[in-house]
Amino acid sequence: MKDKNFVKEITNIDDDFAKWYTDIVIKAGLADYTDTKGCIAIKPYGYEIWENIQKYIDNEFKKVNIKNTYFPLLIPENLLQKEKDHVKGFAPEVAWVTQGGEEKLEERLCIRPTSETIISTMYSKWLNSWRDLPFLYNQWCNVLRWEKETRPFLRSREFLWQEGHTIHETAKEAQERTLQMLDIYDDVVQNLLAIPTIKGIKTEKEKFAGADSTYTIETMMYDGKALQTATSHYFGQNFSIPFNIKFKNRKEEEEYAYQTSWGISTRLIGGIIMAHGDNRGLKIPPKIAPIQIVIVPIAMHKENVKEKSEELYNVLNTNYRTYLDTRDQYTPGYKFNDWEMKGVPIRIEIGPRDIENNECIIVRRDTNEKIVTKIDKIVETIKNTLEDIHKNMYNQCKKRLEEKTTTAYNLDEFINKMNENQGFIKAMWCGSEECENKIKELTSAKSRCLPFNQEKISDTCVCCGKKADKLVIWGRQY
RNA sequence: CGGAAAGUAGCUUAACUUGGCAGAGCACGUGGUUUGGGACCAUGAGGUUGCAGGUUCAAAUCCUGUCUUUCCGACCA
Repeated sequence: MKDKNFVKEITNIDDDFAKWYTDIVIKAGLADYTDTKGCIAIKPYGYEIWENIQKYIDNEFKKVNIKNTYFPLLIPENLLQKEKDHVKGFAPEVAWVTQGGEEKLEERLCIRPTSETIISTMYSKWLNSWRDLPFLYNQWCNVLRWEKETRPFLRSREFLWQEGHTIHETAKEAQERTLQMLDIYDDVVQNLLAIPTIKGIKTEKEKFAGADSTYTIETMMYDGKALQTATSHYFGQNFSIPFNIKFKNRKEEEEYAYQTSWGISTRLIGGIIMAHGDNRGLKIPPKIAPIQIVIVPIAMHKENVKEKSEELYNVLNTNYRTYLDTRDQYTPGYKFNDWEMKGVPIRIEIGPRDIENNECIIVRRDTNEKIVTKIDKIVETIKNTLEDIHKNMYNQCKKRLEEKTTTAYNLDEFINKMNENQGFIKAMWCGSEECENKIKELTSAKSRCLPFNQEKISDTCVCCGKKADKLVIWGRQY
């Protein structure tokens, strides 16, 4: 009897995590495959999650003076060529427009994989004096990267994101901004998505193409693999020199501006699925859930069930995103399973028995716990329960992160632990790219970051045994 | 881009080996009975078997090509 029916619809999470993931995306109604290879259609239920994330972040940006802008989808080829590392990094996955109507173009146009180049060009046009600085601009848009292998939300060719681009008078100011934006992302991931994070800086090998330094928010998914949820880059003058973004400084000299960029994408939705989901389906963190509370009336035609559930709906919907499921063609049992798969944090059951006692039943998606509640106490109970669900979801992930993070002191130990635990490994690193490459070859794990929270767990590199003073978090990644 | 597998109704699939009217379950429409963990009865609709070509009297079935999806690697957010 148990779970038989779930298995029928969703692959077991421990049998085949990848299949489970795509099952959830489709069956929970987040997105669907389209006739355009590698590109998904995001359905209302999925898009609403994105909108809720967007609303929150956009508001956070505005608090720190970021303005929204919009730049072209198409970028002339010569702009892309200006920063060497950048073009090298992105060239393999850029799509080109070569023809307009019947006419072949003299210069190819690239469909933006990211907008540093076109934005830098405009910045160079707009900047004259130190008095103009800083430029603190963001855009919400789509980008295209010609991925070979694609997965909904995690790696689609076209995806939605925001990309912030700032230029500053001094290196210090730009660096501070890079970290300030990273902190905003950290807050979003922890306090909105209920996923614990590791903040850190990428190694030279892993940093963004063209960046001076790349900072990252790393998270761990159900299967122990890493997902980079956000990045923030400090460019120094790497783009401002080739793109000629210069200004007259306070000493009346020409100086190139100091630049940053930072972004999060719809990949976060993939992160939510993989960080929180279980065999019943999706679990959406309360703060971004399109539906926070679903009310399922039982035996709707009886007595005054319909009226009472409508009353309840009206009370709750003023403060929470609430849905009253009056669908007549489904039994309550069907609806319970349906909403659990869709990950709604709280379900309220209300039927004749409850109404008689002036009660209803609150069911938590995270624990499946049923709480009998007096109807006049409902608002307070809901408030506390939603807060508790967020905390509990966060703690569940935190527990996993801690359990699946181990330490290694030599290469054999590293390999064994990576194969056994499928999680993160904390280990000292000498700083050489050869060691990163070797570890990757042997374990397919990469350096996630040098965490801000550095500890000295030994004096020697886990790979080569030479002197090492950097702690690195390693893991396999999405 | 390398390795593997799969495409038949919205979904899961049968028929393919050995060529001969493409069948079922779920989902869906309609009418009714139901409703506290995936209800039931009746009835109805739904197919260019991924696409293109070839072999054949005849192709879902055999052959060739192609596209797509999934999985494992490499690459990336």
